[in-house]
Amino acid sequence: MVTADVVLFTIEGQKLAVLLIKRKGKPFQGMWALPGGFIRMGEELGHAAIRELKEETGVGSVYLEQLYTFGGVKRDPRGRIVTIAYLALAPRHIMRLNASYDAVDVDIFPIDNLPPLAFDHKKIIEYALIRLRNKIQYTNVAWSLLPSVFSLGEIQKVYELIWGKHLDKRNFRKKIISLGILKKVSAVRSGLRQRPAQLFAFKTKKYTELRRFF
Amino acid sequence: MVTADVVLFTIEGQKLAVLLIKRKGKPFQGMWALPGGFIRMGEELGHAAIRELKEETGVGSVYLEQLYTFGGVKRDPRGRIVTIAYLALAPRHIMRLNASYDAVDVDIFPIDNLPPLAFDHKKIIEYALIRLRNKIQYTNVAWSLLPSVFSLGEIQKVYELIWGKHLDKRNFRKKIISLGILKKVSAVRSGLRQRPAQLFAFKTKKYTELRRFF
DNA sequence: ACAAAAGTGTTGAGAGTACACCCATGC
DNA sequence: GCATGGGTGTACTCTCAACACTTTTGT
Repeated sequence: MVTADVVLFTIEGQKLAVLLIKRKGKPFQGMWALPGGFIRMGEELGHAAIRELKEETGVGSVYLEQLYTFGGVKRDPRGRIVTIAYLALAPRHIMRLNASYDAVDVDIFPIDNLPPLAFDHKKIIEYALIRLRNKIQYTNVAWSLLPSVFSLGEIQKVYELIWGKHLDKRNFRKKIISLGILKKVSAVRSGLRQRPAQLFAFKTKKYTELRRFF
Repeated sequence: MVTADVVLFTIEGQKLAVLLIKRKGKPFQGMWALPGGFIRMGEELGHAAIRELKEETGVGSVYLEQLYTFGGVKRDPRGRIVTIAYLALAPRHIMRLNASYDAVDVDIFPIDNLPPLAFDHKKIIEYALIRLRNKIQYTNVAWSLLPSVFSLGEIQKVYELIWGKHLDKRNFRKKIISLGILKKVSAVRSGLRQRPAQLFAFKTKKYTELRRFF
């Protein structure tokens, strides 16, 4: 028996947050858990992950990568169930939360304030967070958490939330610009009672790895 | 149906090499493949990998890490079989090759001269190689390929074989020593017709990650 | 005028890279 | 004496980290 579970990170309310569902079925009925389910016959592994996400969020194209396979003999009281965990990233505004047939509720929780979780899902989320913190050092995946245009302040905030620490503004800007993966767009963000910010977009949203990123 | 397959790298004949078995059973009978097999009920995933390795090499304690889970619908002609691939490392001299009940032969092949392989095992080996090349940059796993004492020339050779390129001797020595993970042993390697080499051992063989290694 | 985020350069320290010669031994 | 790998230091470049003030807007 093989399942796919997905750790979908997003940014909400100035926090790094994760999507959870409240389980309708047993075991752990009524408890919060990662979205996931059995892989169907003839279904590609990654497709099962996307299918589960789409049921809960309406979103079908997000950044997705295989994280790790958890197969501890005792992780599921029903018996030996192996789960292939996926890491997903999406900007908050494209999601429409909607409890599907296997959930009574869906919500997004900041990672520093998670409810009690079913199975070994807490461990899976911790593992995903480590992967994310490393991955944004040498790839451009953090773009998956941002809208298509954004200010330098906003992208810096994403890094700060993921690493949980403050970064120097001048050094951050120097580095992110020297990478050559951003382009200015002609618009600025104004209307706030502060100096308008130059907006940027990524030259490409294709996944790229870079030698020593941050 | 879930299997575990193992990519065991070692150094043999001044080459980076991988352990393969010649399959006794169908499908791909008589073809070379990675050692592996079905995970038993109630068996931990990593244990299945070690069990398979032990059958073929007699070696039970080697460096082992989960690599990736391959589940392409068409990867096995018998039907949907998901395999959890493992990366293993061991020094050549501790292995005693011995074809077990599911193999008619066992051998070690240099990675630049592999025979045709069953299933998607070529892809799995390529994936493992990428992981290994990255991993030795920021961890001490390369120690798993060396005997317990070795000269600086020998450890440099391991890095060169894995990366497939020559490294500067002085810079390599400076760095590896500055990491502070090696200790001199009192012995030297002599008896060759050349200047005797100071031998070293690792202070610890415990897996450790280091910020920017090489 | 004030609050709030945007924007901008320099300096010092440490790491990385390139590079060439002598040493100890066995045959 | 020669072949073989062992052993050693310096100079340059580049990257990283620390650090503070002015600008533009809305209220």
